[in-house]
Amino acid sequence: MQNVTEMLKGVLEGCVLETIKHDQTYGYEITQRLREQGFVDVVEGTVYAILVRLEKNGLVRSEKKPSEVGPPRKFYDLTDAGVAELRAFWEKWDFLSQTMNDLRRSK
Amino acid sequence: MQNVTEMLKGVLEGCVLETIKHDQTYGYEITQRLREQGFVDVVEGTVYAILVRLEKNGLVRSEKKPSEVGPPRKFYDLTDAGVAELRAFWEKWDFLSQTMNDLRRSK
DNA sequence: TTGTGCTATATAGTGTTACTATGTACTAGT
DNA sequence: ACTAGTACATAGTAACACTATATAGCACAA
Repeated sequence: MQNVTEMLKGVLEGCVLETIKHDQTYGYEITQRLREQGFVDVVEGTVYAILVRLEKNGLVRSEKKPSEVGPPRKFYDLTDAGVAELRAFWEKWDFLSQTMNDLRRSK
Repeated sequence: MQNVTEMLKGVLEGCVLETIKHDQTYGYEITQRLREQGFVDVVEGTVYAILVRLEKNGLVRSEKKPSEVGPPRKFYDLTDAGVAELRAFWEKWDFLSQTMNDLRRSK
């Protein structure tokens, strides 16, 4: 699928939150998972920037743990605010989905 | 529905194309229709900016016609490139929809 | 010991987009 | 004159994903 970049705005952040909700994980792995899911063009730099923003906004908290195969990993969890934000995110997504569907099928 | 602004990026342009595809129309009316559809916060300025961009990129063409209730209207039609772009837009949207759905349901 | 490859985090700078705010102008009714 | 509805236009802003680049740990091979 070519260039969906613009459509990802406001969406990718929610995807990262959803991925963290599944289980405690770290930036590099989040990137891999998103790529497996279908967001094949997502790169580390993009995800790290989102994680910094999420932590700054109090939606996630991090914890550094050593790794046996490379440098230490920063594992992330959702905060209560993060859980609420994720719920709000899916509400917005559902609204958008529904509205787009209506538009497409109208007359 | 509160602030879906970021999610509209890359989406609103497609909505404008779709609206024009339905029938030849002009900026002010496009804005009204989008608001009726559910995009209640969309304002004229946003739509005009998109129309300028679309025309500059050769996706629409315009034609000025007098109005009986105000200043002249600029009516828009899709070009062949615009039709192709709209089709590509819906393909991207379907891909995104599907991928988001998968992500949401994958443990 | 040098090099390559994979793992892992970080960030400065860029381009695209929707939004804000504001201005202009035509018509009709009071 | 004044107001309200219609109609177009654009300079400036904020938010976001992306590009490019840097650093660093580990393992294995040349």
